[in-house]
Amino acid sequence: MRILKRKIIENKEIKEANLLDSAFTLFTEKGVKETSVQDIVNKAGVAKGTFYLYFKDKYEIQDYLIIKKSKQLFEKAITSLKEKNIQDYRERVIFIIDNIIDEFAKNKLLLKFISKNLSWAIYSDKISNIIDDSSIGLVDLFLEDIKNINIKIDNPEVKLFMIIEMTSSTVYTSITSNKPLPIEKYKPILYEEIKKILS
Amino acid sequence: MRILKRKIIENKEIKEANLLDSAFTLFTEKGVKETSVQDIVNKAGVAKGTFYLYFKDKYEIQDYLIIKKSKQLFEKAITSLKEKNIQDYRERVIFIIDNIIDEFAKNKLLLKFISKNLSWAIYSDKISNIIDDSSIGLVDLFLEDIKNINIKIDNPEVKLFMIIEMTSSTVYTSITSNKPLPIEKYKPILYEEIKKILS
Amino acid sequence: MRILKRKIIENKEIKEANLLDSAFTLFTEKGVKETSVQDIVNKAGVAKGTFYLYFKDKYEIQDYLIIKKSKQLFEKAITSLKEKNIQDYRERVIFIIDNIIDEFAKNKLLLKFISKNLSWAIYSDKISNIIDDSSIGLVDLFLEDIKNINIKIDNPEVKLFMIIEMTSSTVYTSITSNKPLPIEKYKPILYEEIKKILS
Amino acid sequence: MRILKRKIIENKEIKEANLLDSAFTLFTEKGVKETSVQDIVNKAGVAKGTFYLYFKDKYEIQDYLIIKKSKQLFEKAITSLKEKNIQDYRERVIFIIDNIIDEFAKNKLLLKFISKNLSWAIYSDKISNIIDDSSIGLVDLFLEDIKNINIKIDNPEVKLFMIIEMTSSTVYTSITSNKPLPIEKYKPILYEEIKKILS
DNA sequence: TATGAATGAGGGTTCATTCAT
DNA sequence: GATGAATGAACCCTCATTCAT
Repeated sequence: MRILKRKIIENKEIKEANLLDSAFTLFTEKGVKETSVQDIVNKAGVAKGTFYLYFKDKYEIQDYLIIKKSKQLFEKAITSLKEKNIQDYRERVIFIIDNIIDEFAKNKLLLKFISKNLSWAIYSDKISNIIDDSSIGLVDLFLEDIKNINIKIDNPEVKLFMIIEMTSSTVYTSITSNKPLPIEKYKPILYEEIKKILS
Repeated sequence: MRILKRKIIENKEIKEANLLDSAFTLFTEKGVKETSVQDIVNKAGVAKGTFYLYFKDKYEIQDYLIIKKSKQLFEKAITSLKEKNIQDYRERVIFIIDNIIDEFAKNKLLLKFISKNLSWAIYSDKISNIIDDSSIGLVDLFLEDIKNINIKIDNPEVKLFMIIEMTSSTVYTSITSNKPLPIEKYKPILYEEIKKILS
Repeated sequence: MRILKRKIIENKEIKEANLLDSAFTLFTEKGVKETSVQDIVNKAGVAKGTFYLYFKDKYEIQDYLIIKKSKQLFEKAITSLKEKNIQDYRERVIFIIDNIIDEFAKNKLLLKFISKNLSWAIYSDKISNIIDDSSIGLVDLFLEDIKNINIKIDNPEVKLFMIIEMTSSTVYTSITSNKPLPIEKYKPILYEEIKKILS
Repeated sequence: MRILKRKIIENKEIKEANLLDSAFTLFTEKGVKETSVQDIVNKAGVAKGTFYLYFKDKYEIQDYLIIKKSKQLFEKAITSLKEKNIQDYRERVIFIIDNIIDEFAKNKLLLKFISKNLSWAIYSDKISNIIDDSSIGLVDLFLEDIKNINIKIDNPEVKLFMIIEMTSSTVYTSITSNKPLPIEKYKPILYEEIKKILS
């Protein structure tokens, strides 16, 4: 009996994951507005009504996905960071940002889907509700770094927020339209300014 | 005859202005997506078909409005600047930004409508097509300022772009949700960083 | 469960028949062009969107109806033919035509709706797709008749086509405007010519 | 003064001819339904309102054109006939029909525009109202031929009507879709039947 | 749970026609 | 006569959401 229930629960999770995957593929391929609920359920192989058993509407699934994908990006970057042995806290921040920019440069569809909402994803209150989360994010990592050094930085959280906003909006334009500079030329300028902010 | 024609042309301009005003009011009150062409023409007191004599679709009127309103903001700020006698080029940039932020703080609906598209409005190629423009913008003003001083700045255009992006995205969050700080507390920190970038 | 499903399917068929009936009534009463999809769904008592679950557009329902009604006409005539004992293949063709002409004379709205498309309905490739059909049509009946007699006719199919076209276009004018003669006076002349063609 | 008035009248005629030419070109290029009044006036280089000074609506101009073009076809064929010296009245009818079929085969757009309305154009009461006409048509020519020979034909007008209807509907299908036979193979069969009808 | 038929408001757009100029 | 801006009904169609099964 308990096994049957577990199966049902697993089945539910599979269906939900299925819907999320389908939605993500379609959102990045054709855009959120251009993707209908019908498209999503077709791809997922479930009935239209089923969608509404799992999500309130199309935008709930979008929010969920933005947060999930953003988190994955940071997690991957932080994992890479731990393999290196970078001491300087500024270099550590830049390493993570560089890592994520490279990911975006490789996957422009992901960039288009997330970028404009990156900081929202990081700071959203929804994050805890939606995703069962135990991993450390960029913000916590940075604040801990700051605590561990002697240099005093005013308003470290605000500074980090500024860095994230500036980075995500300018990098978006740089990657998608090479303006004001192509990403590889823009990077050194960006990192220079980040260092200034963190000094 | 010529007078009659003039009347017709004036009439057309009045109607166009009417549609733009109505659209702007509705866009800021309920959002672009939630506003239908029907809503706009109802408010403007014209027939639905008339809308399509002036604009291709809802999004053309949106673009037009974003650019127009952005331009007005900068013009007002630049006019104010000219009344003061600020010499330092960094202070001049900050004066303009401060001016615009205050405007946004007073008019949050305008902020919501424009902010996310501010840099697009500034750099859009559409600007010249849509709006008959003879006035100077922030970019030109800044570049001229730079030319007139001896200090050499690397990539001034890129720096300005970074400032605009960082400002508009962080200020948006600050004004609409007081995060990471309320706008009055955030301002000095922001201006400090802008000065660093311009040094 | 199976019974429930059957109910749904029956329900669907009722709704489709409902839409077809409503469309047919409106098409014959006011004409196809003057009938809107809105009119059809109003009469059928379903929502607009429902229409598009069953038909691609107004013209698909029109095609469907023309073929369906034409087929019914021929079927009825052929059924009558079988009750008689007419041996001569020419008389058999004329019997069917006469039968259909009488039907048209009684129902001028049907005539207006179908007549101009009668041969299209007979020869259309769509016939097999749209209507699940096992009954024999005029063409097959005639060709079989021809096979069963010794007299050799050149190009029997072409001759039949000529008869159908000549009949439907002249009968249309005769019934709707009594030109060049009222239908009862025209019939003998027409049948005389048909016999000549078939000899 | 009188000269000025004539100029105005000529101007009107030029404008009307202009509208007719434009409409005919568009009707045959894209079809009547697909041609808007706007299209016609654009091509004619006049204002939309001007159209309604000359024609009640799009369908009046269509009727006018069908009749005009049909008349031209018959006139041309009859002129050709007069250059030959064909004595047999049946051959004379067939000569004219052959002439017109060839014209249609060369100009399929014209065929599509006229064919379905050929007999309407011949017998329409509108003909005298719309077109100032002094020339002889097929009907009159044929009836005169009949009078001049000794052989008695029953209902000659009816027979001619049948020939025209049968010809125009079958030829249309033959030329546009090679069914039931390509036009060159179909012609001899058709002419054989016409001869039978006229005997 | 899961289904998918049904809904119906709303989308953008076209266009014949009118009428003030 | 000539204009063309304005009208607004009608067009077809989409789609998020509901609900009986």
